[in-house]
Amino acid sequence: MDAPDSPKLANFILEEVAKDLRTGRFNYVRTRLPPEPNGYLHIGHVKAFLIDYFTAKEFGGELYLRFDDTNPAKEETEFVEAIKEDIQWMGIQWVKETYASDYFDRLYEWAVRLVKMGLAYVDDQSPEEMSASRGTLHKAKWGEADMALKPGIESPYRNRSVEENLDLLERMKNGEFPEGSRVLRAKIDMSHPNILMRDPVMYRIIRTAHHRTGNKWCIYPMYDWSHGQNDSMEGITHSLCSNEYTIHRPLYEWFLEQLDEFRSRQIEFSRLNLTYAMMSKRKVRKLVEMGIVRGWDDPRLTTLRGLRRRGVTPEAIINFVIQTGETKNDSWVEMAQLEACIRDDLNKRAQRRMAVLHPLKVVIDNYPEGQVEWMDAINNPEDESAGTRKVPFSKVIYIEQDDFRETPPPKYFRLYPGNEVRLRYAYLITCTSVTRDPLTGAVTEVHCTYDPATRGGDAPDGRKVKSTIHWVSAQHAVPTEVRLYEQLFTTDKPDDFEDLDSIINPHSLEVLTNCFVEPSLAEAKPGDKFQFERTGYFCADLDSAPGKPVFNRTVTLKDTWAKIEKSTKL
RNA sequence: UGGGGCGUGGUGCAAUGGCAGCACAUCAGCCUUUGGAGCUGAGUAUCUUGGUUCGAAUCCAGGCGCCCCAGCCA
Repeated sequence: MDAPDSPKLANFILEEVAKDLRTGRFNYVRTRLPPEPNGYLHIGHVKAFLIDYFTAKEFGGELYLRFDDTNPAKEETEFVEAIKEDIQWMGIQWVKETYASDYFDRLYEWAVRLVKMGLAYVDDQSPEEMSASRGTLHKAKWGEADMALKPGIESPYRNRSVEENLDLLERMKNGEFPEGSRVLRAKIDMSHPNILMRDPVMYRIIRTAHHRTGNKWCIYPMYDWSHGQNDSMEGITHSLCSNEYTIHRPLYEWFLEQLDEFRSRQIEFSRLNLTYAMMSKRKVRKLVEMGIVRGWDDPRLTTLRGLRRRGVTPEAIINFVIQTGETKNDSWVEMAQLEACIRDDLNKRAQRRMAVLHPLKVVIDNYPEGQVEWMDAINNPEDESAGTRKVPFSKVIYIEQDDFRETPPPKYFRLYPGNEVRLRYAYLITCTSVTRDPLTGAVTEVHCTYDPATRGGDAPDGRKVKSTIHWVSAQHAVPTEVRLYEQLFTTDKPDDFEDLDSIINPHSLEVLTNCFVEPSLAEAKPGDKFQFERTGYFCADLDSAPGKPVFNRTVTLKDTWAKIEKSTKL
């Protein structure tokens, strides 16, 4: 697999890392990519991963993949494999795969050191008691003492002897106490203005089998007691994370300072917010469980698997991430920007084909019965090396219903009675009459005549036609199913809503079962990407079978006519 | 309001004391055997007030707004 090239990027993280190298704080660069194996990756994670990857790469450094598996109640091996597969698909390469659980023994030793230093203690308070004694964030309410904030209250167990703490911690580890009965806490400052410094929990008792360490452990480290220590143990120089961890940095640094261990540096950046995308793992899970989408790889989802199935390439995603840049600003990137990157990428790589999604039968009255001509068609005007192919033409063809109007609206250039259009790569045809359903009066067939002198689409007399439309020969047409997607949500910020039913776009999936595509598409394999001329980019779905392809619409082409029609109607 | 973070066109990102620029989006035009692609142009921005300076998006001071934190989640 090709690794994405380091693009020419510049951002504040790179500047900080360069500075660290210049000042000698570090003499190499190592970053880590820290997924928690409790769900599938989405495009927001990818942004974070790409930052880790490119930052290391920019300085000739290395990237570790470290699974943050500190909570056995939530994590599973299944997700480990899925995450690795997704990261590999993106082309992100790591030099070493590790797990937070690899360091449980050493981390425990470090905890014992802290206890011996008098900097950690076992607390017997209940979760409720601890919560109540943590103090408050805001100024005390009216009527109460006029103090800046309510400090926390020290635990009655805070001043146990080192010996007692050591004994209790050992017994917590050995499983002598029930889940939730005790924790190990760092002894810092219960009146610290940063609430994370008010004696944070380091270990809690969880009696659940871990996906890697089984039943060996009865205590598991909290994020704050695991992540930074693991960074240090691995010699990670730069621990890049999202802004919400900024407030954790003092604690991150406190632990390493007290332990006098290698000091990794945490740098925060803002995470990606994408309009019309659901980024919350919990809510995506809900969509799957409620059956609103067909699974974690539903093409309407911005999970990596969803995007992949939809037909989006890693390159498009990478370009998108680079385009949107890195800052600490809270920001909302428009979905249109992602779509633009997808079009830009697919325009260069996708071969063109003709496909009729909403078929209308056209009979070319003066074309010889039974005759078939194989027309030359260009595979990709953006890429000469893609070559050409032959497309069969015959007396009866299908065109798009939208490409015919009995009474044309203003500025409509396509087929209508008396008008001449070009059939792409074939002939100029003129509409002469229509056949109707005797009951409904609906047009069932359009009759045309063709000009035999215009084979290939050029008129010898130089006359111009304003429109070129696509078509498929009826006798050669391959029937297919096509799935059209729109935004899954009716709101641009779906994460703000808890009642998912109320924000689902009922038209987010439209299944077309009566489509016809040219014969070269019959054997399309899952993942094959095409541009259906004038319609959009499409990708053969996993559900495709030989001779029976199914296509997902990745993204539409820009539709200028739709815009004109809309504006003239208004 | 205790602590922390962040404020540049509609959106995202640049400009690191010296002509506020790029991409997406929007609008207009050119071109076109995809009403695709491409090309050209237009409109719209430095949160605010004051200060320093020949000169401020940038430095200083005050104000305003938005976001994050009171899990034995990560």
